[in-house]
Amino acid sequence: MDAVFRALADPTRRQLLDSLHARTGQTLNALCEHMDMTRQAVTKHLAILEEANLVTTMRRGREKEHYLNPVPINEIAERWIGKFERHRLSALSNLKQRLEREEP
Amino acid sequence: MDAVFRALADPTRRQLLDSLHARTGQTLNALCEHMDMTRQAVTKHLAILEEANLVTTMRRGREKEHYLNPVPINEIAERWIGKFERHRLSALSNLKQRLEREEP
DNA sequence: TTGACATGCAACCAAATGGTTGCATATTAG
DNA sequence: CTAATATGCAACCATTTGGTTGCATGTCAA
Repeated sequence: MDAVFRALADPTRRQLLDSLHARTGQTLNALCEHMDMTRQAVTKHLAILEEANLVTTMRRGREKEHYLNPVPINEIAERWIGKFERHRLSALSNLKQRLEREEP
Repeated sequence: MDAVFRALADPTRRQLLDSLHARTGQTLNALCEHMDMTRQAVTKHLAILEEANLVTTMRRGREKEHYLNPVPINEIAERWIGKFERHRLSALSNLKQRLEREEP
């Protein structure tokens, strides 16, 4: 889970996920075309996304295809974000009470 | 939005959010007691959480109270994670089709 | 077979990050 | 008032991060 959060922290990597979201199965060179950096830099970002299991790859001959795996994002949504979401309404009412107590 | 993702990337900061989730309005010293680092380090983390608008503060005398703000997390869930969530089922079926095509 | 193409690996570098220590300031309690 | 308490500010440091360049390897096409 930590790897997923860290992977999502970088805008370049989120852009790569977006690109794969638009069209999954893209090759490394295809992904590089939208990016303003060297192929090697993109490779490093993809490695981090793979490490976090957000991207899976498949070698086809001399090309490497990249597929988006949305499962870790979904897990974060359910196990982590959901907790704060469930807390949201009560937090708002607590805030209201606090403000009323603070400024009489 | 980038600030939120970057703020969530660090496990210490997520722990601070957890702590505030359990009990919002904690003072700086109270938050420090659960952490295994100096007060100044915690202050820096809290500043990043404030920057991302995940934590709001209120000065009460010589103390500073920290309140959890779940709104940015909710926005990420809705605007960003939701996109991939909506894509999940179709992605799975695409994967299935691909595997069937790959391994005849 | 050979050259072009797609990717991999490694060394290197600047900047950001996460932490520390030391001291300053402000508020409250006695 | 004064001392203890709560926080703020700044300099400094090691490590990580995000990027580069250079070269190596593997695969396809002519």
